Amino acid sequence: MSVWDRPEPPSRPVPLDRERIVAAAIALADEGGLAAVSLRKLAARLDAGPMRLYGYIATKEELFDLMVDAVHAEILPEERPGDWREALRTLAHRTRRAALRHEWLADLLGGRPTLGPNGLAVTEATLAALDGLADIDTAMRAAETVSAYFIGAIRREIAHLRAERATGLSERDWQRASGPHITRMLATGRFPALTKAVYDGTDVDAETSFATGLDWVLDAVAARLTRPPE
Amino acid sequence: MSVWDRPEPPSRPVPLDRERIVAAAIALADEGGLAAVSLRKLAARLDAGPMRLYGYIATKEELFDLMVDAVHAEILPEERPGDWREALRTLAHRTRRAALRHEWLADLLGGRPTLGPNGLAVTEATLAALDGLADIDTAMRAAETVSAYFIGAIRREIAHLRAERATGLSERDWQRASGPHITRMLATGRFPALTKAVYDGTDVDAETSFATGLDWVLDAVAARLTRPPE
DNA sequence: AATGCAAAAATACAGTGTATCGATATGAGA
DNA sequence: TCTCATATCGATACACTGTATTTTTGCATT
Repeated sequence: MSVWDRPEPPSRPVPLDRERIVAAAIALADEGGLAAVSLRKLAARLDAGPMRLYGYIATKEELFDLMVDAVHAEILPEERPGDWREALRTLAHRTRRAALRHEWLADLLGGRPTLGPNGLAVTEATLAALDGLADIDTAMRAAETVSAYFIGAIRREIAHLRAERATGLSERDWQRASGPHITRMLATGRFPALTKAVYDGTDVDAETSFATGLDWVLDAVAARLTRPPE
Repeated sequence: MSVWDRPEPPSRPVPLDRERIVAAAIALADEGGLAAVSLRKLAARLDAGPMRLYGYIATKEELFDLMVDAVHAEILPEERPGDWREALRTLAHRTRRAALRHEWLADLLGGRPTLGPNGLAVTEATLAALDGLADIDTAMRAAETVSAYFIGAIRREIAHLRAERATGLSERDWQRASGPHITRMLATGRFPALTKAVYDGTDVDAETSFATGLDWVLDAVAARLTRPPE
């Protein structure tokens, strides 16, 4: 054995911290979905044994929480936008785009309360945007309603997107996308309104549809913000 | 050995079908959450070997789809209610109540397109309620917006409920619920609006909050239904 | 240089979804 | 009624999971 092919010395333990761990976990999830995040694979990426991670995170669920919080840092806009409506719209769209970058986010969104610093900062930004425009209770209701909408909308969109991808790229919405199954179902005549919608509906791109629904919800919120602040 | 303690004869294979399997899976999930649904445990409940299930379902994901579709049968109301608003409200509330009966539903809601017969029937009922009140595209947008709202709202509510349960029953919303962590965070002064909301906000019960947000969204929908049908 | 200690690695365990293969029971044909 | 083919079911197996426990290691201090 020459000096050239001397085996790598056993790599000195790389210093670890939550940030590095979470970043690696996010990378893993981006590549292969949440299911690809196993503590063994994650540790391997960090040149560590699996058990080493337990010095930094207590459980896998906690790791997921940290991942979500890390993405919330991407969601938070750098400068505060003009009016409340713009602020809320921006937050919603940024969340959506984050979910398109990190599809696994859709699996976690709304699944657990977001109590990390960045998650709280997003909530803070939402409530701050509404501050002074209505009493606190109305503001909270508004924040919750808007975020309920975009959590649901994002989950639906990602679910849809995955289904399309799984059945092979299908241009038309999902009639022939989901294969003969759907068409057969519709052919039974038990779903007339749905059938009409599928065949006669214009399919708009996901972003527009998201934005439209969001605008409706924001309109609804606007209608309650007329009351003066307490 | 007397006739009395003769061992049970090897139980003849109980006839199986998807319905029985799904019912057992739902029972299991109701008791211990989605995580408690393993093919081994499920098979054991049905006096069968694990592999036997694969004659009826292709994969565990498919089992989950079937479970969701079965619950959609509970969601579908028996008689069609009066106007569109009542119809949509009823569907939302029935979905919520189903999720309170079957908390695991919150984990699955919106996670995959609902293409089963009962899921389709629910979509059909939604669209049918809007039929004739607007053009198809508006109706679809309305249906999607409303269901996005309640999917998100239900997920948040269940997540919140679980968090409360985990930290021990805490009456006050989540300030001291999440233990010292939250209070410490709020004490940093980095979240003034949030702090005010937590301390000065009235905490309303979950059902009311769900209903209120839903009404806002329904108002927004109503504002778009003025246009005559195509 | 020896010793104590903290940190990391190895091992272990109980469980998972699912592929493969061997036994077995059932129905058909002779 | 007996034999054989076939479909069904169970057992076994595999690669992996999250995590508890035990063993080894390397470093700092005496």
